[in-house]
Amino acid sequence: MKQNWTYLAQLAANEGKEITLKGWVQNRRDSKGIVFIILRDGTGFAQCVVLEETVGEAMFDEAKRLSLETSVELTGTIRKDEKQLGGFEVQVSSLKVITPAEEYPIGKKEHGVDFLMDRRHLWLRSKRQWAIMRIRNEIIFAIHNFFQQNGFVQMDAPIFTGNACEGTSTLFETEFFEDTAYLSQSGQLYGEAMAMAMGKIYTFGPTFRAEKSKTRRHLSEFWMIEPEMAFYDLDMTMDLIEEFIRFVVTAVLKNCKDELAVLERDVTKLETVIKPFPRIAYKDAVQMIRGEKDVNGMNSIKTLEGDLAIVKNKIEEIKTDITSREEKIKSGALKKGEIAFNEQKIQQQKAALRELEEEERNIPQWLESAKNFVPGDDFGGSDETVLTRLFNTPIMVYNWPKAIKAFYMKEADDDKGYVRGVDILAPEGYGEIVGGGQRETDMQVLVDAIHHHQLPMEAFEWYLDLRRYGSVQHSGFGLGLERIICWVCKLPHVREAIPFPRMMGRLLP
RNA sequence: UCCUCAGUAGCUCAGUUGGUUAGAGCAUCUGACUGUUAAUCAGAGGGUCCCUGGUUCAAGUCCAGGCUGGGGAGCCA
Repeated sequence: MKQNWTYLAQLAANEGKEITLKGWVQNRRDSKGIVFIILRDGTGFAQCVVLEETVGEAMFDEAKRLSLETSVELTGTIRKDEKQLGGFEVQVSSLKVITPAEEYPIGKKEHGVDFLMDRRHLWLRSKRQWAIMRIRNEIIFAIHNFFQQNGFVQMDAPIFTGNACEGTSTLFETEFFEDTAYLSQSGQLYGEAMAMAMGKIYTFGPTFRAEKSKTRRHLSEFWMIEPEMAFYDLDMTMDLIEEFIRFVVTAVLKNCKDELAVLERDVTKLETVIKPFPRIAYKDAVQMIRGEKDVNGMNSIKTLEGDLAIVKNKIEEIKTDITSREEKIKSGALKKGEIAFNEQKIQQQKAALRELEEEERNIPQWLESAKNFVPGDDFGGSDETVLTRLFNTPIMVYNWPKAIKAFYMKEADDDKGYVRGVDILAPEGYGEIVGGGQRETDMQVLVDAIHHHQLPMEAFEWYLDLRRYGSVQHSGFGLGLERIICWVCKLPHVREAIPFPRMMGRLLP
């Protein structure tokens, strides 16, 4: 392939040289005789400086009138400049418009979620989305790397499935010739079959859930990775999960420094993954949530009460700040610029206030829910937050009550009524990112479980074959890709973790 | 399904107890400025106040119903 231009990612390697770049005008500022173009080409961003005395009047006028998102080709010399994101800027010697852009709908100021979601195809061009999508790519690559390096075989599970494996309420129904088919909500059972053929496998594919959930953690279509390992027990699986998460996060920390900087992610929070992940039995976790058991001198109830006090203080501080700014504006002693500055601050403070007030309403409910947690119940979103608040690494909660977990989970030999499942909970309120465990191997126990869960036996005949022909101990886990992206990037909502989110009321673009 | 908040200019938002011609910043256009980082400064244009009905001399503002969206619960990765 003959390529006659350079990518912005290669600026450092070409310092001092004259190169040609192709890209889009992300932003433009001008002053007399000088125009600054922020060029984006997908690999990075760079400020390109156009001087009238260098390029001449005609080309300068064209540069001055460039509309946002116009595609351009320009030639210039690379110069070091510590102030820039990549550390370099380009002194432009000539510039050519490829195609001018109409007035670009996404402005430089803040926008509402609905407006941006309607323009997701353009929103993806913005710096923040660029950073997220690059980190998504890095995570996907790291996941494949990890499994490939460890002898796993990638497999694709079917997306059309003929049976609803864990109840029909959360499945999308569709036509499959004369039959009804459901869109896959998990490839696990197929993964188990493949593990009996290949030893260690992992699936990597889309998953569909028809839950009518409207929260920051849910998508109708998301990507899931489901490894399955023959001969593994729960402890080996927990070792593997820990190593896996450490590998993925470390890869992002190493290869996505610019992206994390764009997101203003506090990387020290991610660096803690090098520490061992605490492994907590469900029974102990319940005591921690209820405040009956301290963790490293921290008590869940007291910590939460402390958090509430902090939130209340912050609310008061912000209210005082807003009032004093409003009074300053009313007093008439400020210049126009100062008024604009204060009004902008007030808007920011009000947005912060809305979030804090939401927390102020939530925390007392979390406290109630934590104090009154009934042993045997599944964790709610707030219980996960309460528990993970006591740690600064991901934690693993294992041995869950049998009643709340899927039929294929293996009961613990030394802990009747509890199954060898594990949930990995991410810190900073992100909750469950991985769920897995050891599978039941005994034919009869499995048949009884299928009856007990009132599932259609005929749909599981093929699955029971896996126990008929050389059944072995095996385990696996499932990882929600967008959830881990969310945590690594510290996103407020999963919808930013996938290029084109599909969720209730959102099918376009 | 339930709880809760919101819908005003292209965008983000103000709009006091119901009261004259509905405002600001950004964006757009015109002009100024040779180092800007969401540049700044001066000026101009830009409105179906989500929809329907009601109360009233008078509704962006109050009431009822609906639509759309945000956040949360349940459910889940």
